[in-house]
Amino acid sequence: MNDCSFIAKRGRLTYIVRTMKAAMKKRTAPKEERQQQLIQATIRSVARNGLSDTTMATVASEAGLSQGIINLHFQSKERLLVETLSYIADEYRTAWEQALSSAGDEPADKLAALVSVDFKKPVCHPNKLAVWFAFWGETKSRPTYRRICAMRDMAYRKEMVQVCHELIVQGGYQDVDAETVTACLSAMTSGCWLDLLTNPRSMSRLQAKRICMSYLVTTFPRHFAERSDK
Amino acid sequence: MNDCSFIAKRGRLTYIVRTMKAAMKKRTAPKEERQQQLIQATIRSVARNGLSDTTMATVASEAGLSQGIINLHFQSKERLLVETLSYIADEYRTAWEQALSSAGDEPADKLAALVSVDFKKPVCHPNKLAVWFAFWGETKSRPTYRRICAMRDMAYRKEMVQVCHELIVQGGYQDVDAETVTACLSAMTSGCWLDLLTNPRSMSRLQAKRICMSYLVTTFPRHFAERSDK
Amino acid sequence: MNDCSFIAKRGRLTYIVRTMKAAMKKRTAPKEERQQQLIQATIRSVARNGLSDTTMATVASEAGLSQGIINLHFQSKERLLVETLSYIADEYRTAWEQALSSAGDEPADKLAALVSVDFKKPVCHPNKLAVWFAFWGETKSRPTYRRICAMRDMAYRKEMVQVCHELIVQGGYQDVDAETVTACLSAMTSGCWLDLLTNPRSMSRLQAKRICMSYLVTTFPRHFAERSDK
Amino acid sequence: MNDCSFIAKRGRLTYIVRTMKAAMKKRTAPKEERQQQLIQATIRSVARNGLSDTTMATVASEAGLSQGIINLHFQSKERLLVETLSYIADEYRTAWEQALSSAGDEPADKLAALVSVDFKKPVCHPNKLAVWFAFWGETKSRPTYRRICAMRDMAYRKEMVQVCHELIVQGGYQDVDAETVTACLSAMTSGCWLDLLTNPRSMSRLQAKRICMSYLVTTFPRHFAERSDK
DNA sequence: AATGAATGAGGGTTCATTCAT
DNA sequence: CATGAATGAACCCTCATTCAT
Repeated sequence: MNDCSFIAKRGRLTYIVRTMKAAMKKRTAPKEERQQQLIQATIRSVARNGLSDTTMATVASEAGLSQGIINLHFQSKERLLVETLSYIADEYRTAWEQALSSAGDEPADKLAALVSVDFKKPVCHPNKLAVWFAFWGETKSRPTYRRICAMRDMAYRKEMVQVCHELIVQGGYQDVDAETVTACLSAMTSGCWLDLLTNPRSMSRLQAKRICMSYLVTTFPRHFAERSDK
Repeated sequence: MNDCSFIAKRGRLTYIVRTMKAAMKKRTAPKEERQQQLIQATIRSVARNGLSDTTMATVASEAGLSQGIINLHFQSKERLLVETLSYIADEYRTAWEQALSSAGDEPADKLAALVSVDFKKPVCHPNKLAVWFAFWGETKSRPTYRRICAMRDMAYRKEMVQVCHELIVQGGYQDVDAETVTACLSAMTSGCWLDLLTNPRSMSRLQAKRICMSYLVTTFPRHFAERSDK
Repeated sequence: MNDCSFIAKRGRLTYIVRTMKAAMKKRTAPKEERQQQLIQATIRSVARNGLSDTTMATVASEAGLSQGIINLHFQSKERLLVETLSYIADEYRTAWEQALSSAGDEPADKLAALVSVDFKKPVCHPNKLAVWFAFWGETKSRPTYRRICAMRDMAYRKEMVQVCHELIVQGGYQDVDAETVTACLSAMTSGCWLDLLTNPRSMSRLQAKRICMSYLVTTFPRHFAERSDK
Repeated sequence: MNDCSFIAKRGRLTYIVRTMKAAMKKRTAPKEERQQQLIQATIRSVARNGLSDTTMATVASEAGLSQGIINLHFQSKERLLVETLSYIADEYRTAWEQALSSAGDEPADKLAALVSVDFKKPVCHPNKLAVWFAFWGETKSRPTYRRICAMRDMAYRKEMVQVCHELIVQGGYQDVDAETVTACLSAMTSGCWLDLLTNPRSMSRLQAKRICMSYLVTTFPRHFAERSDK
């Protein structure tokens, strides 16, 4: 009986100790966790300082870790940056794939979902936008960056063309071209992102979405006319 | 006495020599010309190497001049960059102002001219796009850059809103909103620029313009329907 | 009660497992053996990478062990290096002492044995030469290294002077000075080592020995004339 | 008259000013001069701190110049080191070539000159020896160093073989082999250098030379017997 | 006893800026 | 005006050492 109480107490103690340790910041962490932590710190640093003022030191300090840690986990600064870009590209892809799969079967709903996800939080966080543009800015001189960006783009567009095509067939929009709509829409998206980045005062995520939706309204009037919501 | 005459002669000689040297290099407004030369070199360097790999050395060598020259004319690297950004912003503004003034009085023509100029050479040269994105990439952490970009944008949009408004009134497009169209159109422009930058293979200036024009066709059908040209 | 027996069993099991693991790696004197292992790894690493590119990591990996192991056994890198130098100095001494003791009583034989051992495998292995020269190279700035080297030298020379003296007396080489011969001979030895190190292609251990023996032939003709062998 | 005194004063002043400037260490110097200065500083630093503790900082401070100067003139530390090794190799070669050319035509004199120069100041300065051994110590892992050392060696030996051959022919030393003598002699030289490096207390340049000369006495008795001098 | 993640001082190198020429 | 040698702060990276496990 007292054994039980002891165990109970012991369990409680263990719990407390574990909590304390966690609070003291684990000195050692699973490899992948540390890498994630550093990628997140990189995103914050790029957003805060810009890519050209992001140094090993700013990232490490943003992560609350020591100088050498990045080379320990990523070998070089360049690899950290590539990994960071890859991370947000993956995140982006995952986001619209999920949005798509939970949008139902109606092509119009799918299209709306695709546009929607571009202006929702995880993907459209100011920091993420800053990172995208930071890398786009170096794209011309860094084939590696370009490749990653291009891949993200291609997958996204391919899907959107598909969805547009379905919608065109279904809705009988004979004189609308799926490729063109996709080009317009994805250009508008990144254009709006630029606005969100440079004029955060006069542009909000909601407004940005409305702008893109307005395009859908004019293009597919019978499917988007009344829905100004969401 | 003869001493004096000698000195006079000597001063004269020095002057002549100096003048000849100057003539061999340039003739007028040396100061501003040099600055222009350096700004052009900066544009090329940013396009070639990226902003973070653009150093005083890369710019100087791109200009075929010596190390210290930039500090001599711009005091600091930061100022050179700001001047460069200002330069392409001014160039951009001048370009659409000219386009507008030679477009005639028809609002539709003016709008077409505005879109057109965004995808014509001086403004839409690959190097210029690279520079724009390079600076946009640093925008979040550099208020100065943001301010310059924002001003360029505002003037352009103000004008476009005006033109759209005229067109709406003239064409009786009651359910079209000038602000929204402007937002769509200018977002599409920068979005297409991004494509030109990152996928130069699969996107051309001509295509980009067509994409934007397609938007005008759907939005103002009675004014842009038949003109797929130019 | 059964709890206790379980714990006992468990303790026993742990012990067995641990013992088995130990047995799979080593059996006795773990401490000294580990140190030896690390010293051997150091020798290989210095030979392969040079002293200035020998790091705790190269040594540990050469030993097939983990990072922290060296500090565990040697406290510091400096101590590892000193122990390594001491080790090859000891090995050297042991080698010629053994050679001497198995050479018989004839001074000429002893002298030949001393020369011989300098060019035989354990002592004259390429790796060992590399290590000697690596440390000699740092000798001027590291009194500790110098001291160890000097001691090795002194003992060796003292013995050789002794042997030479015997030979001079025995052979009646009145105009030969034991000290000088020793100086010549030991200089030639290290000089030949240098050649073995830097021109391994054009110099072999056998040649090196012949060169040194040729000196003995000219110096002590009546004792070394006919023996070109071994 | 007062003019004269003025001129005198002025001359004096000029002199003082020039001296002061020189004392303030010329900010700018001919390229080759700076490189020489840095090579000399490297030699001192390697001698003082050893090769593995010679850093850009120790060299720069030894030269009384700033951190960045070495990369300005040598691009990298590695190149500075190679250049330094090349320098002392060249110096060595020049030294014995000069010694040879001022030694007259007698082979014995030439041989004596060759041995002599190895133990005279510019070449046999403690710092130079330290540098030689520092590089020899890294020879096994650095092909570049090895190549430079090997070339120095080859030229020297080739010459010595030649001289020995002349002497053998001239003196009728039929049973002496030029190659062997050269091998012995040059081994003894570097062996003595090692002694000078590690036991500066018990070995002097003069003694070292005597040791080598003693070898010549035994090998070429009819030419070197009486000359213990120089 | 052994591991290997983490640290942080210090290494080589770059580069904006200064300044004598 | 223009040059380019020189500076030195700050960068990225390495590595001896520590320490929780």
